Amino acid sequence: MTDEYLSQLNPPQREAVETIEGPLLIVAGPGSGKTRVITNRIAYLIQTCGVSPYKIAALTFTNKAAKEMQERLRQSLGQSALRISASTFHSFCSMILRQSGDKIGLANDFVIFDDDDQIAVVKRAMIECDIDPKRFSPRSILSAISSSKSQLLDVDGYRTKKSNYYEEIVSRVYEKYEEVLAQSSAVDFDDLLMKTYSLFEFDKSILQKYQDKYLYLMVDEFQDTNIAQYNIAKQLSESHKNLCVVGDPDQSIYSWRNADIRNILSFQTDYPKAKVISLEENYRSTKTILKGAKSLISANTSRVDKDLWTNNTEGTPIAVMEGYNEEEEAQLVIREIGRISESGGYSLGDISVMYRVNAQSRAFEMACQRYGVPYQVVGGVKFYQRKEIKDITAYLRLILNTHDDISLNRIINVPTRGIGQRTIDELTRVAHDMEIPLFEAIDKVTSLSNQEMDISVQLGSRAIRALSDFKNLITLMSNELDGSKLVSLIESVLAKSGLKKHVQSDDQAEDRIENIQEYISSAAQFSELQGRQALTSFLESISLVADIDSLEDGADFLTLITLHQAKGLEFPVVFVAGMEEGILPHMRSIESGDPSELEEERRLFYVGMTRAREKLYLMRSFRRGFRGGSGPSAPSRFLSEIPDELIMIPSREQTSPKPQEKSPKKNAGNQLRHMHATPKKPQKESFSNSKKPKPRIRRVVNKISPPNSDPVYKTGDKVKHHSFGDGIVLNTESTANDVQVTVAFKEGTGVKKLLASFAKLEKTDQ
DNA sequence: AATTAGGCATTTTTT
DNA sequence: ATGCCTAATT
Repeated sequence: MTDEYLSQLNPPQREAVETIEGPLLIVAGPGSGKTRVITNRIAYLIQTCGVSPYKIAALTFTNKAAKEMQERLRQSLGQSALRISASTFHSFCSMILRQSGDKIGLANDFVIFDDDDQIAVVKRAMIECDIDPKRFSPRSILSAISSSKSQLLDVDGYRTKKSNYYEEIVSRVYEKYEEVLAQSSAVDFDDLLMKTYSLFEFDKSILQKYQDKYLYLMVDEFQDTNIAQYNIAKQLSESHKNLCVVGDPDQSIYSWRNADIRNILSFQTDYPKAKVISLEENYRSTKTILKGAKSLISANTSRVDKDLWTNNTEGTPIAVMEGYNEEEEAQLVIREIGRISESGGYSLGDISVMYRVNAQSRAFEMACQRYGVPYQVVGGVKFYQRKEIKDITAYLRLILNTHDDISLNRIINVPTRGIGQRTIDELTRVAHDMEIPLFEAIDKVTSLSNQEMDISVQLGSRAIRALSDFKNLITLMSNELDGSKLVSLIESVLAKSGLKKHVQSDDQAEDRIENIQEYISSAAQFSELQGRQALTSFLESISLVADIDSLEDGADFLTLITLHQAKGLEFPVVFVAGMEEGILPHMRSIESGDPSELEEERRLFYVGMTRAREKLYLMRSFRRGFRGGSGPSAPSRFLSEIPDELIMIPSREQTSPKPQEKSPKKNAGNQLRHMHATPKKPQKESFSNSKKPKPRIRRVVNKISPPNSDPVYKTGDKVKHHSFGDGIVLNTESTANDVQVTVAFKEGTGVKKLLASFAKLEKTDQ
């Protein structure tokens, strides 16, 4: 049976699978069966070479990729696949630091600060250094710090390397920044990597422990790793050298996040004996699409040419379509979707719209809503970045760790409780003078007199009272931490803090409440753990998930996604929107004047093109909205880098009668009817003249109920979901035109809230 | 002293 | 169109 899966591989794939000892670089072109090679290689290690699954670690870029790998392995290997460590670098490092971080003075219940928190820390550090946040942008200082950390350059290292005035400023902020993090017992994303690296350097016995644990190491998307990640991989494999990295330099699209393409070169110089295997047969795309992509990418000068080829059919030409503005661009896409799903048998789940910037999703979302096309937006305004979610999270962090000044600052007056800026400033000053966290300062200020503190405090009695109430509130909540379940803790925090009322009175209450419910149901997954443990794990999980992780495949939605997030995915039909100068390539890369930035844009487009299996559409619009106004938009230079003979430009008459057509709904309605996509309520124009604008939400799925075919679910029913598997109904809740069912699934999926009309749950009696 | 309302600049991509 | 800062308001 070993032979069976080996015989399904082409010769280089097979060689990659069978090369298990020593350093190995797999250069995997798009669609070349990379995932297949990785999973087969692991299966080979376990089944043929008798390696224990415990000894294998696979590091991927996203949680989704990790999960997918585990799922595939489970299919070929059974339950033992769960013993393989498959995770992202960040969560892998987080695990190590929680286990052994105390050796370098890190509390094991550290919190992970996200982007917003980091900005807050930078601002605070700047103020403490007497640097005006208006003179230097906190964002750019943060990116300097982050870039430094990604290269394993700590404060001292940076200080000695700094060479100009700006870097002097950064170096001062960097130092304070680290102090604030340490005081808050928090780490940022880059720390997860850098601290793991220094832990290994600092204590070789710990490193050895992990080297012995992970005898076989694999790194996916190697072209997108940064220096820190590469060095950790090197450390871990130092003793056995069983390091297999998989990547494609042409798909390197994260240099702005300090990914360093030089890692691929370094790998070959660091391991001169490394075997290099290229996977060049593409199993995904038509000849036309592949030819177009190859021709495009060959315009990059700094690259090594590959010889990609495919046995697939010629396929249809690449369609280039132009709309008058972004609305029409979206309309064209929707109509084309209607056309091909009717004549080509494609369903919505086969189709994706990809764009450069999240803002572009708007026009498509509106078009989908108008024509009743169910869709999912990946990313956008990120779920865990929404205000209500960040607020409740800040409360939770604070009760777990009262040293967390950043979280305290966020919620000390949310909802408003009479603690204004002046009070906060004074409190900050006291905390700073006494060198204590803000929360402790509140305690001092409210319980001691000025003489007792030998520091004078300028606060009125009203402020003192408000602070005292706040302190009691947080203390009260902290006391619940150990006794109660995570879900009830969160509910209690919502109630006691007044956040619940606050949110309910918001003008977007409905959606915010829905978001909080989703938040609570994701917390329910941690119900086996106790008190602090549960909260720590929950907080960690929400810091490390990306939105891409929530992408449902299998479901029949149109997928709207950024080109960056689309990496690693594939769809039979792909629309790349916004093929214009300034969008793709992005303005910034043009203005920077750095040719390598333009090359990265080209790679990004290359990634987009190569996601398509059968049909590729390149969309552009003649005018594009820009900061309120709108202006003409020139076609992307990338369009001219695709040979004309591969391109077809459909005549406008076929697709769109008139740009200003007032009632396109009817036409499209007819075209789309068979998609089970009846428009949501008679909502039609409401998005344009309602005073309550529809909020942007992460995954907007049109709630369309198929007529009276809903089975009735009740608590305790056993059900089956096509992708989540078996589960038990915990609760049902009727909404306006649907029923929301809360189901606890087995096998790690946890508790989900689903809409009855969409989930297609099957009842499994007994 | 806190809140709120209106004015100003602002948006790349994300673990 | 959204968020942050300043100025008017209670």
